[in-house]
Amino acid sequence: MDVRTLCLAVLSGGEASGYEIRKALQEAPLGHFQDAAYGSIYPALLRLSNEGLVNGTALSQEKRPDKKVYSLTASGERALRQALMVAPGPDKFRSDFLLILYLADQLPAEFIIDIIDERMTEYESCLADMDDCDACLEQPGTRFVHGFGQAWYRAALDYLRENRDRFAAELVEMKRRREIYKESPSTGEKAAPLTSSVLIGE
Amino acid sequence: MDVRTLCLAVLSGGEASGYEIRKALQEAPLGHFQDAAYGSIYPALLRLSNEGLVNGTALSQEKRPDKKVYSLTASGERALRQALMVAPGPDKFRSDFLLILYLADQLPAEFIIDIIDERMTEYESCLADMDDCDACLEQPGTRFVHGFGQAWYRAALDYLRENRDRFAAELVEMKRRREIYKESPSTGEKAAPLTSSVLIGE
DNA sequence: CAGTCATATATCATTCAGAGATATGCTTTG
DNA sequence: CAAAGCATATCTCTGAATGATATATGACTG
Repeated sequence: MDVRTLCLAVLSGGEASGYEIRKALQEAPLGHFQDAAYGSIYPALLRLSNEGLVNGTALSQEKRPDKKVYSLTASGERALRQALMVAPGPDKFRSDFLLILYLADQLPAEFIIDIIDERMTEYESCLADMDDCDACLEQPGTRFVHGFGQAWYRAALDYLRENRDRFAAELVEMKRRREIYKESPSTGEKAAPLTSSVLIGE
Repeated sequence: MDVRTLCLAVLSGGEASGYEIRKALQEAPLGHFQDAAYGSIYPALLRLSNEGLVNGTALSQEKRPDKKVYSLTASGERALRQALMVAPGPDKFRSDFLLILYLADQLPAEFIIDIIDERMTEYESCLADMDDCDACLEQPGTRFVHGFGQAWYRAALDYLRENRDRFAAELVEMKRRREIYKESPSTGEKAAPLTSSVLIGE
């Protein structure tokens, strides 16, 4: 979703400054499936303001830097609804973690186990945080999305827990076999790459 | 992961052209958690070639446009290992689908149900495709990642199946209550926004 | 008392995704 | 049989987005 629509979406929950919009898009629950950087938010708010979709008012604060608080206009609400009423494209999921695991046989087994354990800890604390999120349960929509996230993280954690040990054993076993293969130079050739042509079928 | 490393990762599975790298990053299994566009791949390959991390050889084909086939060099293999041997950052997940559901009470209930049903169908066919992927089971790494993806999609599908009807009922109920609220102008004021200040706590 | 963190806005370089230009052969459809 | 669309193949361009940086202030910490 483009940053302008994201700003409108956050503002539909109440007025906010650019800084607060960024925070809302980083923290739970929105932060789990959307994000935007300052470099996108501030220009987006300026443009939205010029187009009359939001109202911005400067607010001078004591003990804090001044801020510009934006709020949705009627036409902003319409624009938001219009942007949301389109069949959503596929979810985008990017994981360096899975890329590393995918190529695990080219890397030290200890490193692989380490990052799996680390990831399990992260999922655990993430699930713990989600249990505490009361605000997520107020409306049907937030409740549904919250439950979806919990099911999602829970499944990932369970999979890692249930398969970690077997995977580790397989990796060590594979390394061992490769060592043996190297030590018997009967073929006279360099060991064929074990990651043959799985990815690219010619 | 930056596009240059992605190219190296694909090439570690065998030589490939820019077009084939793009395909590998779109199709299963890599496509489920990584992606890159032509606009990034071709410049990346040029730079990798200049740096000596890959070798490119023009290959004129019969019955097809010419292609440039790239293969990893020894220093390219080293660079790949080095790039992968860093603790991976958090996964990035972006979902317009969940954003729409999150703001579901601002949208027509039928639309919401439609996109949920659509998404369930997509997950089903995706899971069916994954069952057929034999190449994914060859090495420990690919097998582990494949199983992870299956668990992930399975959990999402199950959640949608189990909660769809209740969510639909809640949305309709909420709409009904809001209608009643509108029809009794006893307060004399405009209905307070139902999405109060959940997102941004002042 | 220096250093770091949180609040707050804004800009800038780089990077990237998506779309399109270009060319060709194969397959499907009218 | 012809037209249309699809798969192969490379590459460029544009607009959008990220990540880093600049600037300013007060609060907290070692």
